[in-house]
Amino acid sequence: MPTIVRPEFRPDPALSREEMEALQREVAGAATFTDDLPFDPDVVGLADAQRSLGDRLGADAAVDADRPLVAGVDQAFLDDWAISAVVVMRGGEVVERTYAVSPLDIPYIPGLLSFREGGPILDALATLDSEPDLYALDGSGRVHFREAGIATHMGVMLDAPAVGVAKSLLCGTLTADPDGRPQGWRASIESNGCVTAPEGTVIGYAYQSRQYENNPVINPLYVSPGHRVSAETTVDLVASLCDGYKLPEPTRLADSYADEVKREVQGE
DNA sequence: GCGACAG
DNA sequence: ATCTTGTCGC
Repeated sequence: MPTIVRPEFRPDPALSREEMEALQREVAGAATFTDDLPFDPDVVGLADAQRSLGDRLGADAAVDADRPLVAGVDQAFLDDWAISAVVVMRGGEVVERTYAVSPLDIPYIPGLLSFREGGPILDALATLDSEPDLYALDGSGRVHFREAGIATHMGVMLDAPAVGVAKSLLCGTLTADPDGRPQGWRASIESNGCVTAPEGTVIGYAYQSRQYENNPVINPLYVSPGHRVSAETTVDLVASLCDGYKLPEPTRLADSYADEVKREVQGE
């Protein structure tokens, strides 16, 4: 099971809004937005069996075992309960998946998402056997008013590399219009007046992970560093984790697993 | 005061 | 996030 290296940052719903924001500033202060990965970011993608023959021939057979364990985390909600699912993958294969059902204490407040969902996520991670090398969280990381989105908060608590994958933009300025871009397109997101980072700092990327030739138009993903990873590597990692769908595989599978568990919980 | 706001 | 069927197309 993953070790909580910084338990003092555990989201406490009893804190006042001001105290939550103060804690986020501490979390941001402990975060690292540069590459500090204990693995090769170029080998997180698909398993050998799913790659082209050319790629396989050029690959070192030992590479497979060295691949990082990537954990995708996502949640489904039912009344005041959160169903947090975690799917751990190595290459293109699922290694483990778990979930937890936890009570929700505070409502959703933009900027304070990790205080609503962080505890439930930690509950699910506590049921894990493996120790992921990288976490993909649903939501923002550095693209946050105080540079402490849920990916940063969780990453810092675990002191593990973490990336945030959001479906809409919380704050920051897009350096290009994202509408109708082709698959693979990316553009940086810079900090502006509502983000604590110096104006103009690249705090994330808009990334078009999926696009059809014509309509319907698919919106891009908004990815940002959570902890121990740069904005550039964050997009590269997300790009190699996407496999024909809009979301990274670990996230997509965690998403459907959470829904599956939710249906079971409903029927009881 | 006004606007904007992950899931 | 959630409430929700079928349907058009790669």
